[in-house]
Amino acid sequence: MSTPEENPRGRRADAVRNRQLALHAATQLLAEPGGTLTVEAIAKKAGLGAATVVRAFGGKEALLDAAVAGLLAPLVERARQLLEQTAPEQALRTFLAELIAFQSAHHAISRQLDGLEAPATTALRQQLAEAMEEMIVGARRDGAIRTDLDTAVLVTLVGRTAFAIAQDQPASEGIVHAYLAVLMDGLRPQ
Amino acid sequence: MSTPEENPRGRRADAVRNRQLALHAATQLLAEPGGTLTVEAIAKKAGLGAATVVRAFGGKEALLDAAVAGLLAPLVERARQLLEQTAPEQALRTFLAELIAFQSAHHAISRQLDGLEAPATTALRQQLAEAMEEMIVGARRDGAIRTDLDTAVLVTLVGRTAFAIAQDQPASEGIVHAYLAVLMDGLRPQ
DNA sequence: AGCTAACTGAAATGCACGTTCCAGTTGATT
DNA sequence: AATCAACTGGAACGTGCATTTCAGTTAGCT
Repeated sequence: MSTPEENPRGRRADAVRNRQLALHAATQLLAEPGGTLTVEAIAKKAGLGAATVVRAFGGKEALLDAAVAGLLAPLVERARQLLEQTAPEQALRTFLAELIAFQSAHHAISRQLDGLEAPATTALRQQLAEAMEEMIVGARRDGAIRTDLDTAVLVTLVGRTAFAIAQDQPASEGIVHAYLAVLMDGLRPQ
Repeated sequence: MSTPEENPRGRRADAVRNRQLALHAATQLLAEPGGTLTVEAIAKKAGLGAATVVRAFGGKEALLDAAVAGLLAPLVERARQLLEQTAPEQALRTFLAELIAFQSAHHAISRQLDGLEAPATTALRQQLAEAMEEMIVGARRDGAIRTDLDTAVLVTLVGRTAFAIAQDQPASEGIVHAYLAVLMDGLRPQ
């Protein structure tokens, strides 16, 4: 449906189907808190042999990269949508809440992305950072955000702390609300 | 010098010495960014065999627990000192800056503490949380902190975000300064 | 000094993985 | 229907790790 290299040419139909089964299984496991993200677990969930799962992507890393990228892409889309439809400050607040909810639901992601060679994921994270930077720049233009702190630093700050809040399992409404309140108030011109 | 169970009785002198060598080596490795925290690496650094290192503590987990606890204890001490000597709000701000510097210097700790059964460390983290709660409660009493958010939630919020900022490697002065500015301003009554 | 239980560390063991092999199966093409 | 390259998955393999074994060493006691 969306990934571009789904059927690179001359691939047999069963191979394509199995590739998607593996991807789907990996994606599901990313959402499970105690999920064992081993190749074997993924294969079992997909109803395939471990070898097939590995081969479909050329390695475990590539599979996880694809799975995470599949999850991240809609998030980037959403950020851009908010940028178009909403005032920057409100967009930032809304997006942060959704970002935390997302990370909280897929908290296995962070652990996996630690030392991973993941081109697709890295690119998407870059895009996410850029969207957040746009929000911050826009909000600052509206006078909603303090000007005594560097934009790039603020992007890092917001990204990292939002991530940290999502580590709370499950991210309770209380902590998310408190975070957004403290952060947004702290970001305002004093 | 400080750990209570250094020489539990009837232990041979070389065993006691080796135990401390292992602990010291593990502590050093905790501060190295790319440090391989394997038993073998610790043993090599200590100039011992791997078996000796493991046996001295009854397992790798216990060794890491002891090493991390040794690092955390002075931090708890410092928090209490600040509570006695400084006004709560200032104590909180100072302590957070030091906490971030500490975590940044020993960022291997977090990774190790993930799924670790670590009684000593857990107890110290609890004490750290209690000290921070005292700071927050005190600052609130002084009218320096908003009252519309639950104290326990604020402790979690502050702890998690401080931790997140320390993940920046190396934690630049810029981000630490921005974090403290945004956080402390956000915490103030609006 | 001599004795012995405590201690040591190189090597063996066990375990959890990801990856690769290969004999068998299956989709596609004629 | 026949052919065969693509594909499959159970089993073998390689790696990186913590832990245990055991023959040798040493601290501490007499």
